[in-house]
Parts: sequence; structure tokens; C-alpha cells
Amino acid sequence: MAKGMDDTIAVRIGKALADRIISGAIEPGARLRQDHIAEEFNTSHVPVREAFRRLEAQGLAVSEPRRGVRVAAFDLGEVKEVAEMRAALEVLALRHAAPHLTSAILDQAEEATKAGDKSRDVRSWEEANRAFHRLILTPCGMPRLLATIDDLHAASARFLFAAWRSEWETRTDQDHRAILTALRQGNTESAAAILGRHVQWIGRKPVRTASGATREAFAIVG
Amino acid sequence: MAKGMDDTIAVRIGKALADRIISGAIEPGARLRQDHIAEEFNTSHVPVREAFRRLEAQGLAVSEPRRGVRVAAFDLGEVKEVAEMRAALEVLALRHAAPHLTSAILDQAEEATKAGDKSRDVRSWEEANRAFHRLILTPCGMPRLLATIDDLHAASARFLFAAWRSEWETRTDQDHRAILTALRQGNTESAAAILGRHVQWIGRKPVRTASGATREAFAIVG
DNA sequence: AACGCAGAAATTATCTATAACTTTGGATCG
DNA sequence: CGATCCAAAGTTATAGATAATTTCTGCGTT
Repeated sequence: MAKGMDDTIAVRIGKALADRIISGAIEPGARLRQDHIAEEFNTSHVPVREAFRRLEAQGLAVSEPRRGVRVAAFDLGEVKEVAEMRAALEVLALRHAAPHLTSAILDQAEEATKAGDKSRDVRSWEEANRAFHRLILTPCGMPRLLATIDDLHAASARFLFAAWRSEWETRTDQDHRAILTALRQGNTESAAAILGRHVQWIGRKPVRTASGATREAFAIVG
Repeated sequence: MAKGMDDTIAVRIGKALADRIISGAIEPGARLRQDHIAEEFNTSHVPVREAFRRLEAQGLAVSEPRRGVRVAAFDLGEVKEVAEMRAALEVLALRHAAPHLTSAILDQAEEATKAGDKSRDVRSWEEANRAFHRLILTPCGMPRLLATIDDLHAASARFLFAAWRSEWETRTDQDHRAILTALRQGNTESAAAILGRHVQWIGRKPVRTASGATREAFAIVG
């Protein structure tokens, strides 16, 4: 329970805010007022400001000097941009990770896939999906690459939660299974090709807005 | 000359420190002591701490809680990692930029290449090289991708300055010319392929250390 | 009714001060 | 002679306070 007890206060606040932004608890464009947040976390505003800088770097918040910081807005263009960046970088990571993948890791990845297929809500599906990608990419041993991919996953999750706020229909992930099969056969290039396409697949869904009209929602579903 | 006069103090300090780290004025592993830096810039330590968070996100500094922040160390592994990330992302950016490239832009890029070939020192070569890449990639219109590439260029420059501290021999950049030729012919895939190889070309050079021994220095030379 | 302009309230950015932690140097003990 | 412990100095992390800027609100004018 004492998760991150040794973390600095600024890091703890940063993680908490990131979680809220990703989950959609704070809406895009909403202002983040440092004194209010400081009061909520029972600290002064200094660590809050440091947390803001971290969120800014992750692309979750934007700051205008003397005008405060807001939750970053996003549109279909950014969804596509993140999808393409993930495709390029995850393929790179997989090529380097492949030689170090053990059957134990691939079994864990299969478990994650099954957990995703069983998920009844977006939140647990996202968790399982992220676990899958993490498992097969981490062995690449490239910390900077993995950190960048993590930030992109955070952005992806945000799009996902914004589009599928509460409704979610279970579906079996054929791509994950195909990737695992290719990896088990030692066919790295084939696995990389599937992963590259998989990550760029953008789900579309008509969503009823508060005003009753229907618009189309977009999110990366991989 | 009042560049960034409207920037916040934290941003100004961040840029100044980034410049020193990249140029090698501060060595890898050196401690960045907030009070000393605050005194130098005639500020308190609070904006200095914010600048630290930004440097951390850029991968130029590492911070251990309660133990201060140091200039990030790097090794051949990270040079290779950055080279591969640049290859993947710059190729992606070029594919999207290609349709928007005008002959005016390509002419500017050719000028940058000539400036690079004429450069007598590393610093001006790096500046010209970065201008070339920026010119042909910016029209992709993907801000997040470009920001990530910028950070990678900063890392590349750091490796470059560390290896070729003062000595530099002029050399004509055939890759840049080949890329421009392919782009002028509308052959995007060929240009992308050359760019991908170009960026991963790691220069090697024997360098005499302070103790008189010779070690091998590595840097991305594209 | 819409627009624009004070004045007031709220908020940001910074500085000064305080508390807590780490490291360092030296003295003591084995 | 070396290791260990203790104390002091230095440094980091947070808190509280201050000045300056922005935003909000209400009123008057067109």
C-alpha cells in the first residue's frame, strides 16, 4: 500500500494527476490550479509546480507563462500521430527484444491476452493490453526507447477512455495471438509486421453526446 | 537579442543548462547544485528545480531523490539507441513531410548541406546538419513527433561534441545530396531508405585522453 | 441587448526561511 | 593501523510569505 513511499512529493503528485488526466477524471482544457492542488495534497505549491513540468513533458498538460497550466486537448490528428509513433517505435523495440524472449515470457504474454479478452470494462482491458506490450518489448533493454513508448501508451489510454467512457464490448484479440505465434516460431519480421499494423488500427464508434446528438469517437485499440 | 524575454526564469535556466550539457561544458556525472546555479542566475532555487525536471525529461540529467541531480552519463549503447530511434522516427516524419515539400524548401536544405560541408568546426557543422533535418521534416505537421526528434537531436549533438571536442575534418555529405535528389524526383521511399541508413551511421575515431592513452570515441554523424 | 471598461478577487511566479537528509572529516575504539 | 561511530557542514526538499499579472464581475455606455 505504501507505493512510492520513497518517491518525492512532486513525483507522487505527478503520478496522481497523470492518472486523473488519463482516466478522464479531469477534462481536456480544464485548468490545473496549483494552490488548490497543493491544498488537496496537504503540501505547498512548490512540488505541485514540479509535477506540472513533468506532465508537460509527457504531453498531458500545456502551460502558458503567467496564465497557468491546462490539461492538454487532443483531436483525431493526435490520435493518429501517437498511433504511428507507437508503430514505428514498438516495431523497433520488438526487433531488439525478440532474441531475448523466453517461452516463459511468451506464456505470460498469452495470459495477458486472455485477461484482455475476458475484460468487461475498458479500464481492465487497457491494463491487460499494456501488460502484453510491455512483456514482449521490455527485453530489448533500451531504456530511453521504453520510456518514450510508455509515454505514448499513456496518451493512447487517454484517447481510449475518452471514447469508450463506460461502455465496452468484449472481443478476442487475434492480433496478439498471431504475434505470439510468429514469435514462438522465431519469425521476428512477421511478428513485427503484425505489431506495426495492429498498433495503428484505430477503432471508431458512434457515441451519444450529452446534448443527445451522436458524434464519432476515435481511439487506438491495440 | 532579447531572445526568450517572455519566457519564465525556469525555462531560461533550463535552456542555458541544456546548452552547457550538450556542448560538454559540464561533464557527464557532474553534480548540478541548485543553490550554486541559483546564485549564478541571481534567482532563488525554486525555478532551478523546475529547470531540473525539464532536463530530466529530456534525458540530459538524472535525479536521485534527496541526493541531488547529476548530468546524465552515456555510453556506446545509448549512442546506438538514439541512432535507431532517430532512424525510425525521422523516416516516419519524412514520409508525411514529402507531399508538402516545395522546391523552395529543398533549395534551403541544399544550402544547409553546403554550409555543413564548408564547416571548419563541429559546432557549426552540427548546426547546419540540424537545419537540414529540420527543413525536410518540419512539413510533416506532427508536433509531438517533431518534439521527440528534437530531443533526440540534442542527445546526438552531445555525443558528437563529446567525441570530436575540438578537432574536425571537413567532409562532403553525399547522403544529404542523395536524399535531396530522391525527393526532387518524388521518390519518397528511396529518400526515406537513405535517411534511415544515414542517421544510423556511427562515426568512430581514436581520441587521445588526458592521461595520454588512446580510446575510441563514437558519435552519430548524420 | 451587446460591448467595453474599471475595480476587485483570484492566481501565478518568485523569494526568503526552515526542516530534514547526506555526506564528510575527525576522533575513538578494537 | 584500520574500522566505526559521531558531529558538523553542506545540500536538498518543503513551507510560508510577497509582488505582479491575469481573470472575473458588475456597471455604465452606445
